[in-house]
Amino acid sequence: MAASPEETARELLEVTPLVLKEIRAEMRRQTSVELGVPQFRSLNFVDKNQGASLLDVANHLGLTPPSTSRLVDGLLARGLLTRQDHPSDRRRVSLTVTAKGQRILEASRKGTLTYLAAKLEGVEPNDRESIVRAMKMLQPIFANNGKPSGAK
Amino acid sequence: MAASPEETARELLEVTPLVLKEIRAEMRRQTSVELGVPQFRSLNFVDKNQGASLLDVANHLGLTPPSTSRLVDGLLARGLLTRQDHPSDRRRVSLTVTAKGQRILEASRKGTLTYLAAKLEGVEPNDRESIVRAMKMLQPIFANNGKPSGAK
DNA sequence: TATTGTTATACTCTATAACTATA
DNA sequence: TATAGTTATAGAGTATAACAATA
Repeated sequence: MAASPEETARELLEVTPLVLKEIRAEMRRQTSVELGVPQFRSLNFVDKNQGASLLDVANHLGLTPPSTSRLVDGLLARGLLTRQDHPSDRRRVSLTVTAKGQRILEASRKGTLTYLAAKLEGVEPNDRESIVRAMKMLQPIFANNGKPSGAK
Repeated sequence: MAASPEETARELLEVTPLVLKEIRAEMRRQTSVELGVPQFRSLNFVDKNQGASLLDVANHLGLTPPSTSRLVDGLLARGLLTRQDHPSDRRRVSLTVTAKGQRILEASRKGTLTYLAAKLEGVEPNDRESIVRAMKMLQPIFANNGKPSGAK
């Protein structure tokens, strides 16, 4: 069977907010951790890209530089990231995840995955595979190509 | 092939935020319309459930009553909703979408769907069908069961 | 001049706590 | 007492505009 782009779009518009709302709620429910989704994503990106610049993070998340600066401020204030001068270009900033940041990131990831996995346990394995395949198709389509979401 | 609950969870956690970010950005980009995602969802719900109470909306969106009250305030202030006394129970409130609200809702929906559909045009029809099926599996799992997302 | 980042400001989204009014 | 809703307050997330520092 086939589906039109419009029908597919309709489904995404209906279902995606439901899923993200659960993810967000579960992250905030982890009271010992308390990472919001964008905080989690920033931390995760810097963890995999040690020494990333602010604009690297902004581009990855699809946020404007000021928004990203604020986001990073919060993570710095909580001791989850450090911000150092970039060795060769003094305009730039070099971000790294602290040991505490890694602990928190891991705890948040594990808690959220456990919660989601529990909700998916009742789904047939084949159907789970379909979900995985669908996500893998969507990922490159919606991954950030460098422009902040409000770009002209 | 089969996928574990954990792997499925990992994919959802990675991809869902990307999709929702695009939806949100596109909605805000419609400068003549300017509905955020929760505003869109509220308006959409009341449109299909004329006379809904505040708690009906809150339960559907998975928000607390104060959050919903604020959200509705904004839509009232912009003339997209009306709030009247419920005929038989004077504690309750009866929400309806105005003509302007319906116009805005329709414009926002159409714009967002068109945008998403364009992004999905390059996907194989069969793959789109897979995405639709995945969304239909996820929907009941993540649909609101009446509790606000931060419930104890 | 162009790039990197921050500050100032403002708005939406969301929660908890405390309250009012009605049932 | 229980239910429906609002107000007060606070914090995260996001944007645009204006700016400073470096290249």
